[in-house]
Amino acid sequence: MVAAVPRTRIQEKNIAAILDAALDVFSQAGFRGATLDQIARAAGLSKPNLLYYFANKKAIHVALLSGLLDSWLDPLRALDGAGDPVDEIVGYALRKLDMARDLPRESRLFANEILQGAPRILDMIEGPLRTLVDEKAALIAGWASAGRIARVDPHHLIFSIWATTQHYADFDVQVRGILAPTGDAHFKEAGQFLEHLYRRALTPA
Amino acid sequence: MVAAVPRTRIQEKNIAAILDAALDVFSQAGFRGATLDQIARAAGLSKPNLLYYFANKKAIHVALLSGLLDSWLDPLRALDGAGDPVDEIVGYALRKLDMARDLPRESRLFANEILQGAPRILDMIEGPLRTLVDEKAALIAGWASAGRIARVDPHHLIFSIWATTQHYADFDVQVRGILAPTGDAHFKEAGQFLEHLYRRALTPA
DNA sequence: CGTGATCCTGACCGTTTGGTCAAACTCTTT
DNA sequence: AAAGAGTTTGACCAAACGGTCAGGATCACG
Repeated sequence: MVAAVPRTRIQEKNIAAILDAALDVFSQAGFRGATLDQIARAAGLSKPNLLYYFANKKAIHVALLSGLLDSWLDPLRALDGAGDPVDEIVGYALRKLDMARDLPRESRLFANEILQGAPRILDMIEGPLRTLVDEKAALIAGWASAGRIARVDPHHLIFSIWATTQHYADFDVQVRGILAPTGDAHFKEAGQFLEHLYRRALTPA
Repeated sequence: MVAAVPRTRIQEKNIAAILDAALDVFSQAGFRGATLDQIARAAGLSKPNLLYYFANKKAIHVALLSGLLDSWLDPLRALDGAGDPVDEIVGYALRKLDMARDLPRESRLFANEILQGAPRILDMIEGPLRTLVDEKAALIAGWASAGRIARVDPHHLIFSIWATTQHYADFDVQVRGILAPTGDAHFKEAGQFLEHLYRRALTPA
């Protein structure tokens, strides 16, 4: 009933199973396309039992989204003023690419949510996300005015990194339909391309 | 009943209204999230009347997708061996960005479809789309071996152009949540950034 | 003007879906 | 072992949904 903070072993186990199952189903079908029966079956529970742990479908979705946004932004938080600016940004892109490879469900969950107009996380976008992005954009802008990287719009640089990396998770079907790769082989090529792209574009003239 | 090729003025008008309404609804809610009532209301028709023109929900979706894929790929088809290679590719990216600005519904319709695993256009992806992409990738590869652009993986270059441009349509809500732009102002900045990005990355060393 | 083709509608139907509920089962604690 | 908290289930419900159908309205055309 509470579902926020598990209090018993059974709750802990079942809530984890539900969230994992829901991540599967929501990321494949979107919120509207997912059904409670699907999630319950994937979690190995009956539908009423699932609704014993979460008040309703929306609550599961919200729990997933808010729990995930944090970890999703970790690589951006790690962008630091310490190292070489170009290496920092290239490294960020490559870390995001690793996430697209290793956590495609999470990427697709967010993509679905944003596509539908982000009804459940718009406040997070306009709040914490925007704050973090503005902060890192200022860092990048500083590098640019110091001549340590090329003069580029920091916000659009960040957008382009998000777009190019998440593309490999969100549009996986298309990428595979065109490249017909075996397994994850194409992620290595993608990494080399992105390294070239951002290193070349950012290295000061 | 036929719906493929309109034969009367009324058919022409109503089918156009249905497809336009369906583009609205499908692009906002995805296939599963869209309802026939929504589409019918948006088209100014009753549901049975809508189903007089299209056999079922799927038929509307398919009609939209197959009718759109062609025009969607026009900019890529226009990529030609004639002009300066860097200008050609930069121009392609900017044309795609214009499309993201002017035809966001179409972009989101495809994004939704691909996200759900492209159940209705997978054959088109693995067929005509793949053929076209391979053809243009070969053209770009030729430029690279001739030293007219930097050595980059052509397929991943194309993917990155798709990703960076369609991002502004598909993730519009997020972009606006962070930039809080007035109208389309940010598309100009995005164009300048992308021009820099691809020109720098592709100009031979 | 009449007639056949086309167009449109209200009423209806079966299924799916999110969600409820009372009752039963199980686990922990004393 | 008793009791109470915590867990699970089958049966059920109302709403939403995709789709059907018989009949009526309207249009194009000889």
